[in-house]
Amino acid sequence: MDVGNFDLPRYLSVLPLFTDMSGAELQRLAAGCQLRRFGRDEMVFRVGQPCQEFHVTVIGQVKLFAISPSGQEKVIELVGPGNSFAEALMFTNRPYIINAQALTETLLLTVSKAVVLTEIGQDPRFALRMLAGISRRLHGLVQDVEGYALRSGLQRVIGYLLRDQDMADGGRSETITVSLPVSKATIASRLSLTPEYFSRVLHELESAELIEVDRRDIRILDSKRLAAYQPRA
Amino acid sequence: MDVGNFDLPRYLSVLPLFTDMSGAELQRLAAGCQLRRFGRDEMVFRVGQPCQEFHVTVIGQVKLFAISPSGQEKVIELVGPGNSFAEALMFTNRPYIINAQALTETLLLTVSKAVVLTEIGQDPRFALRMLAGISRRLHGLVQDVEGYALRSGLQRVIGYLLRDQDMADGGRSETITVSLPVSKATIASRLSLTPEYFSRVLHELESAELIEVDRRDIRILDSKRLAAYQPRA
DNA sequence: GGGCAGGCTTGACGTGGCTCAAGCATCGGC
DNA sequence: GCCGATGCTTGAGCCACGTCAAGCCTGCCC
Repeated sequence: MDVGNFDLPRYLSVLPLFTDMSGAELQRLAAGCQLRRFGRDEMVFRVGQPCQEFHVTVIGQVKLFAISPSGQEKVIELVGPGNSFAEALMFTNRPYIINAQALTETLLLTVSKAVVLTEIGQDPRFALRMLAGISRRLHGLVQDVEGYALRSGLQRVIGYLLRDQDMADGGRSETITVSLPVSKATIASRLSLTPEYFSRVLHELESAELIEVDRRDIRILDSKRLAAYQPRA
Repeated sequence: MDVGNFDLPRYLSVLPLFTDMSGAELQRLAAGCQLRRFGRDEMVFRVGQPCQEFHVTVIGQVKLFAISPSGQEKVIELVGPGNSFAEALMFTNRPYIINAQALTETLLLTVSKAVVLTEIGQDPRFALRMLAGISRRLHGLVQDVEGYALRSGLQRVIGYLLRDQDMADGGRSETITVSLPVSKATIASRLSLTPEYFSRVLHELESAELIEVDRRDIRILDSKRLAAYQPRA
C-alpha cells in the first residue's frame, strides 16, 4: 500500500460527493483532508469521542458497530472502498454514537468538518449532494429496519447475497460468485444473526442446490430460484 | 379543528427548521406550503408514489410504516405535532419507500420540494438546518437498529417509557405519567413486538410494582428502578 | 512438518417471543 | 339501554433462532 504520491484532488474528483467541482475547489478540499493508514483491528473512532470530520474508505474495510452493556456487538454497516461514513454526525454537533474499526489493512481519507462547512457556504450544489448522500444512507437504514422486523433470518441472507443483482433480465441461469469481504461472523452480525445460525442457513441453501460455498466465495447457481426460495413446509 | 385563519408564516417560524428566517423568507416558504386535513386512517402517501414535498404534523398523529409481502405491518416511526417527516426522500429523487397514514384527525403542513430547493440555494444556513434535521433522524434510526439487535423486548418497552426522562437528577421517586399517543398495538409494532407480548410485558412491569397501567396512561412509579429492572432469574 | 490460533461448523438443547383462539371491556351509535 | 365494533388481555402451544460446548479445518510460524 504505497501512499507516497497519492493524487488527492484527483481521487476526490472521482467520489460522487465531489463530482463537478472545479480545480480550485478540489484544492481547497484537499487541504482539509488527510490520508491515514490503519492496521487490522485498529479503531478509527469510538462512541463518545467528539466528531470533527467524516471519512472515506479508500482501500480496505471498515466496520461500524455498537456494543451492548453486556459486551455483545452488533455490526451496523460495513464500508468498503469508495464509500464514506459518519457524514451525518458532523451536522448534529454530538459525539460519535457508534464505533468504527478497520477490519483489514485500511487506507482512510478523512475530511475535516470545517472544509465541508465552508464548501456548503460557497456552493449550494455541494449542500444538495451532501443531503442526497445522507438521505441515501437513511434510506438504507430504513430498509434494514424493515428487514429485521419483517423478514426471517433466511430471507435476510438471501437478500444479502442478491443485493447487487437487478433481477430484471432473464439471465437467471448464469452463476455469479459473491465474495464475502469480511469474516462470516461479521456478516452474520451485520444481518443480526449468530455465526452458528448463519452457517446453518448457508448449508440449507447449499443442500437446496441454490448456492455453493467455498470458504468466502459463494457461487449463486440460480438467482431467480434463490430469490423465490422458501423452506419446505 | 378550525383552520380558517391559520397564521402560516407564524407557525413556520416556530419550527426548528425555520427559525431565524426573515419575514420575506417566511412569506416565500408559506407560498409553497399547503395545509391539509386528514381523517382517521386516511393515507397521506404510499410506497411507490413520487415524492415532491415533505410534511409537518401540526395536529394529530401520523404513522410511518412498511408492509411485508405477506401483509404484515411494521411501524417505523410515529410523528406527532411539531415534527416533520419524509424530508430525506426529497433529496434522493426516488418514490416514497414507506407508507404514511393519519391515525387520528390530523392537520398536516405540506412543504413543496421546489420551495425548499430554492431556499437552500438562497441560504446556506437553511441547508445546514436541513442537514441537521436529517442527520438527527438518521441518528434515531441507528439507535433503533441497536435496540432491535441488542435489547430484549422488555428492555425496549422500558426504553420507550423512559425516552423523555433525563435520569440525571435524583428525583427518582416522583411518579410521572406517560400517555400513549396511539393504540397499544401500534406502539407494539413500533417496538417490533406483537400486541400480545407487549401486553404481557406491561403486566410483568406492573406486577413488579414499577408501573401502573390505566388504559393508555402509564404511571411510572420509580424511574430509577424501572431503568435498572431485569426479570427474576 | 508440527503445532497452535483463528475461523468455521456441528450437535444437543433451551427459550424469548410469536401464533392461534377465546374471552372481556369500553365506547359510540341508534 | 342495547349492540356491535374496536381494542385489549389471556392461555396454551410452538418454532425460529440462540446458547453452549466440542470438534475440525486451514493456514502460518518456527
